[in-house]
Amino acid sequence: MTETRTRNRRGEGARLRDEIVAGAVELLDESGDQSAITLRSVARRVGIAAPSIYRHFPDQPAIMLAVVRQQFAELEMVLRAAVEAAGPEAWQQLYHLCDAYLGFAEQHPERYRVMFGGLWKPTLGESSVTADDLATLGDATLGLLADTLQACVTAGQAVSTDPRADAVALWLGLHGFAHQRSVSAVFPWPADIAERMITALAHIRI
Amino acid sequence: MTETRTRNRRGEGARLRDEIVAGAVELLDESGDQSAITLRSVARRVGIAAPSIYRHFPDQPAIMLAVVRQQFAELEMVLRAAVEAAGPEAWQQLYHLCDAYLGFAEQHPERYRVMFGGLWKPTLGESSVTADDLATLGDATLGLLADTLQACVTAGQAVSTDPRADAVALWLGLHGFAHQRSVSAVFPWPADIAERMITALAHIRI
DNA sequence: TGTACATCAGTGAACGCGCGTTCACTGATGTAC
DNA sequence: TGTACATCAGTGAACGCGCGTTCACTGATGTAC
Repeated sequence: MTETRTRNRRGEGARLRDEIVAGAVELLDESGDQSAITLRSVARRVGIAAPSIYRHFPDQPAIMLAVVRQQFAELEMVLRAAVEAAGPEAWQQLYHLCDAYLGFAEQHPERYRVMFGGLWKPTLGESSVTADDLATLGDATLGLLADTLQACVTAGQAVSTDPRADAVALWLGLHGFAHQRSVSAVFPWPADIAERMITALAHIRI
Repeated sequence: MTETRTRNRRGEGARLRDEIVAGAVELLDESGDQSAITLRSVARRVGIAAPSIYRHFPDQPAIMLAVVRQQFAELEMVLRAAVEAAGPEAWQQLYHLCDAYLGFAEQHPERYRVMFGGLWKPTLGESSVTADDLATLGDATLGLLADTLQACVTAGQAVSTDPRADAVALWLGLHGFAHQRSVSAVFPWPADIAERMITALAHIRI
């Protein structure tokens, strides 16, 4: 990738932005470590001079934010596809959704850690990234889960006096599993751990 | 803390080791960011020259490992104390234990993130820290939880066909909540979220 | 009791490195006349 | 149709910084004789 690069034509300079984000994700996947995403390392990977990045991002944290945003969009797509690919019953959709969530985290542990690790919070005051940028990131995911669980309750396949709260509890459970697995490969997972957690937290009755 | 420091007497040089770890924890608490713990920043905080650290730690990751080890020991103490302070019923002990776990994470979010964030895995090959050093860190915590849940089952206060697996599921749920709260203050937690998760995952029947 | 000496705790200066960011610039390309 | 020019995409050199680590050292202190 350090090969010769032909510069973008006039008016298409914005393409480089996508290349920068893609390069950052590659570095993350390869190293498993968010600290591998530096402004200079990304520039090297993409094959441009370091200052060229400033045409597209105000500072280094802005690159991280773009990476995380892109990954949340990707996750949302994966989850929507999973719900649509599931059987007609609400409980089937819920299990499919949860499986897809856990699958994403298993396939991309580095990305999952960066998305949910809260790694770049403390720099808030000093960078172009604001608290608002971060606050809403996972909303779509949680919303999808809440809707699907609500459908299960409506269909009489799950019991809940407070589906919204149970959706949060279910997500937190999924997150605990997904996160711990993204961090430690050696943990002694029971084989049915995912189903065990989902059934309990969603109060499935089928 | 940058004041004058009287050097330790002969034979008591090992004291500095504790000061170094304590200084590192202070820096972590104040900054909320593990990257604030550098060899040089710790030396500055403790009031010694940077090279002095090498008498006590082979390299920088070794300081992090010492911090994490100390915090896991601290957590274990807190949890044991909670079980002992609880009422006589097994289910009371379980709720107390879980509350103490969540309380530790809430009071020390930065420490919790460093303990469980898996932040310094990738450096493994290059530092003095080995995989073995990391693998067993949380075992005592999980063991305590498993024993307490088993007691609930034995007492007929929880139902489980596989208490060991349910203990893992319960811990993962607690971890998901503890971790997410350590990362994001703005998340819309339902008020009873902890009890909701514990009751569901431990299959409490009282 | 006095003193030489080994040991121990900690230092000061220096190294090379990669980082984020700035600055003035270059050269291709589309557009207005 | 030809050409001057503004715009755009990207560069090269340089900056100051904090980092981890090395090296040879200093000076206090306990101990052996």
